[in-house]
Amino acid sequence: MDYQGDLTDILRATGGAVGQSDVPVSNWEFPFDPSSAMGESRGNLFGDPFCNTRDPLLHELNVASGSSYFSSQNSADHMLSAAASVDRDHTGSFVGANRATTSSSSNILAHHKVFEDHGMHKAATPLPAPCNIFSRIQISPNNQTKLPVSPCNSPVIATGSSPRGFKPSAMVSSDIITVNNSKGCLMENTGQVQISSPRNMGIKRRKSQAKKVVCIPAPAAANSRPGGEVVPSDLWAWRKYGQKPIKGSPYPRGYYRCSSSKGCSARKQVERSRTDPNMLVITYTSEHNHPWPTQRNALAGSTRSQPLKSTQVSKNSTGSQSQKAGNTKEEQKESSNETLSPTNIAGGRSTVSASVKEEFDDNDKQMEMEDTDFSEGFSHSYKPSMPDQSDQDFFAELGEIDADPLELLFTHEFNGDEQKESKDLDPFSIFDWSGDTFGEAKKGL
DNA sequence: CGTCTTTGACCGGCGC
DNA sequence: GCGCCGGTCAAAGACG
Repeated sequence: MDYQGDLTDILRATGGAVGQSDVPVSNWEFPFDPSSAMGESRGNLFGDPFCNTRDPLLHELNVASGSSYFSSQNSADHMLSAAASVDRDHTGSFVGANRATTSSSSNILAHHKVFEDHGMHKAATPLPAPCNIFSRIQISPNNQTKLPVSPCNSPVIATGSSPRGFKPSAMVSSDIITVNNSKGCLMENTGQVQISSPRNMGIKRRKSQAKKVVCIPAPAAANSRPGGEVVPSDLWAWRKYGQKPIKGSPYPRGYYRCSSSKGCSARKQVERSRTDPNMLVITYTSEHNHPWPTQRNALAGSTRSQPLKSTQVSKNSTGSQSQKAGNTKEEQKESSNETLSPTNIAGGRSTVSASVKEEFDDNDKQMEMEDTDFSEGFSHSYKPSMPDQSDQDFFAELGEIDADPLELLFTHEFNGDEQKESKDLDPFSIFDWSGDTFGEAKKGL
């Protein structure tokens, strides 16, 4: 398919992604609880089913989860500004605002400068101090709000809920987050995110489903990679089960489901923003009903990306099918991994802006989630492995897992000057996570 | 052997 | 009722 080619190109393309999106957000709540741990606060704040899971991606973005980061004061005004710098700083980004305390935060802070270069700053609206540094987001409960995001590509995460009775598409559209990068580009999330509905489940399923939309710039690093292959991977294993061209968009949408656990219903859709190819829009649906895999993934295919990379060239010249497969695979991998992995976020030469939106078809559900009734669903299941702990603990774990992906990233990035030349295309070898780096880190576990 | 990607077909929702 | 569209299934082939 041609689409693949597009995606691939995009991924490879460097770019600071910038995008603009007009995302109406409704019912945004940012009960900020500085005292609460990052993960916890997230959950509480947004009732984000994913928070508990501590999805790597979310973390990054997040990260803010804390996001919360969106400063509460702003929310009061119906405007939220949040700066989340994904890159190495993602954690740090929140510092100004409501940074959750994390052990890693200190590390991160050191890297702020990264963002400074990004000129962010084309934000149309005045932002709170914290925001100044990173991304800026404006969220208005009503619709049509624009969220200026730091050009830096800092990830911005926003979660919202939509009123009951909204159709998925409607909901989405109503809850829109606009992000624009420093370049002033707006990424439109016109994209209507629709909740995937299994054939059997139909609407019923939709109702209780929560979805999270994440917009991140396509990792520049990935783009810069020579082969465009190495991609950082997140802790979850995703298996692609479909790809469809989307009307109105030149880019196909990929459908992934969690393969870390057989019974896991977590799914995600990855597509490029039709308005800004540099932006990836990832929609998460359902929750993981299992803890993070301690091992990156026992799945055989999880490690394929590496081999493919090396072999891709040869394949391209040879088999049509192989070639096709190779390209797509690469692309797929990248898209999926990029979206989730912190590394990816950091990837864009350092920064990535992302916006995350969580939506509920059913207010009740939302309330349920917000009330911390996590007894159901994966939130609960996660607890054992991801006990509520301070961010520290969390990071500690991450540290083990990722070896501090951030650290790696940072290290690479900042130390990368030297490597830069040699690794022109892959400034951060980190993208090889799927391979050794990641595995090694994991072994520590 | 197990898992992954690819891809055409199928199904259900929605608008006209 | 029909057609469009999006989401998912499942077979085939590939990879480690």
